[in-house]
Amino acid sequence: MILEVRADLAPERRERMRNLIRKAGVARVEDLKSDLKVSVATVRRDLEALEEEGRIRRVHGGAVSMESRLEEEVFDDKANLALKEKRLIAEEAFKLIGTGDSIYLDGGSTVLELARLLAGRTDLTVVTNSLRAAAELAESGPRVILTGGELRRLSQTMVGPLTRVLLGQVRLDKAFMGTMGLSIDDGLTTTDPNEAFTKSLVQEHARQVILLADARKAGKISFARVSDLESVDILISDKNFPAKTARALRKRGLKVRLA
Amino acid sequence: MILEVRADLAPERRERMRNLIRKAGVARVEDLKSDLKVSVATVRRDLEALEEEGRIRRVHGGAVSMESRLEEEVFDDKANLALKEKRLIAEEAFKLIGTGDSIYLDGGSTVLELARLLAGRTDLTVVTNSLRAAAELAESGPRVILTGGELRRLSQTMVGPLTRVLLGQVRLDKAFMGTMGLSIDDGLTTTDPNEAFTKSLVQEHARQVILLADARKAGKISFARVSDLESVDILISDKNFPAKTARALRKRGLKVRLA
DNA sequence: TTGGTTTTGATCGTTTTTGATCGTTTTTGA
DNA sequence: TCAAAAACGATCAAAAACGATCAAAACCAA
Repeated sequence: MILEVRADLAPERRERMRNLIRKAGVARVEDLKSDLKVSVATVRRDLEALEEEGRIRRVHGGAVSMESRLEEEVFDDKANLALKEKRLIAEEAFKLIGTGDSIYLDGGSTVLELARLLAGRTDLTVVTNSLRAAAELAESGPRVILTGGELRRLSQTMVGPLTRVLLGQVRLDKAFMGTMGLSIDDGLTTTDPNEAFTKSLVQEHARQVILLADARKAGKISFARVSDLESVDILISDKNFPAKTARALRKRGLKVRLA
Repeated sequence: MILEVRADLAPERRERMRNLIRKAGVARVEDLKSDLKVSVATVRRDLEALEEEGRIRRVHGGAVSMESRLEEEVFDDKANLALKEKRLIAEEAFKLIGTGDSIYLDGGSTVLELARLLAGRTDLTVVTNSLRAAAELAESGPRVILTGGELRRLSQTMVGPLTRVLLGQVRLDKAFMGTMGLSIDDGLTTTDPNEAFTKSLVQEHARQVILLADARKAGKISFARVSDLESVDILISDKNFPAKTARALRKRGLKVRLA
């Protein structure tokens, strides 16, 4: 029997296996076999060990991770709806960030795309109320400060009056905000009053407020009012944004950029 | 037998070995052999010595560093082997929770097991600084309030002075705490000073402090001091907990339960 | 130098890990 | 519902790693 030179230590290999399963959520035995370059027998033994540790759960054909990830974007249609536009908007927003900036990341899928771009920026301080954004930066990257507050399940954000106290303690150079609705007459609106309260609080604190909103948000009005349009400094949207609305916004002093 | 001129003294070689393992995180015996130009027997003897010093942990085929990953459970499968005990401890702790209680969940894998049991309890309010506990309860279950603060990557918890403000605003019936070390003389200790600060703050605020610690933690002393043993009301551990230590704790007024 | 101690490397029987085989169980799809 | 296919677990043999032991080499003090 010819055994190959062992490439790595058993704990090291299990760690890699663990990460593979955690990142993908699930993994098949055959995939792990070829990824880790070991036999199925070894994969099974490792899976057994990881299950014993409670990190995964074995299922026929492979294993699923027990280490819950905050983000389940895969099944989230809303996030994928205008993904391309959101990426472009995020990239445009990224350009505004300077070295050493202290920035705020709001909840919402567009801002989440921006968070993904920040994984390598160790020079920044990121304040956020979004668990998903935090999860995105949890491995490495900028200094992350979470606002605290009550967890709102739908948006996976921390909201409410408890947030206020912490926000008073930090400096925010730039706040990158999302929104549900953007209307000339009604300003920024969102679904939940607590969420709205937190957003408005942030906008008061930040030196510069940058709104990331794809074109579909234009003209929409949601339930809870966040703020006037005047409290926004820069709006970043995509090419589909209605020109008429853009003009009206510029007239009110907002800078509008269409990525 | 021909031995080469010894290139370096034994302590110097061990120092180099230590650094090699620390830098890579892991190292194979064969690699160390060729790197240090000594026989495998010597490598093994050195590894044995370094393990005795607690700097590394030997595994089949090589060794894993214990230094940069400071005894935390990142690479440490041995610590997580106690999953069964942790589950039992968590179940015991679960019994202490009354209807409508407002409880605090600390970081750490044992407390995380408790969090998993709370998914159905919509009557509770859970305050936590642990992102993993929050993720566990993110789908459904109790009202969740996060403390906020700076994200500590290794433990995935929010720590530091910013936490203080929010803790002052909530009532905590019971705080379920984890720990790295539990010693009669040195009390509760953990690796990170910020983490220790947050823990002690919580313990001051909570009406009742319940410590969840598997037997492994008994007698261990870590870097940063959290509090005296006296600030703990109830300790829940497993059957392997040293009887002598349990007696000493009871003498000091703690209730000790072994699941 | 010399004699004694410590350190090192080689040898060898034992243990651990790994991969292949094979009968059994589970899943899939007609 | 039944049969083929896939996945599984148990078992065994090969290979690598291990620990104990012993002798040679290096070291050290007189």
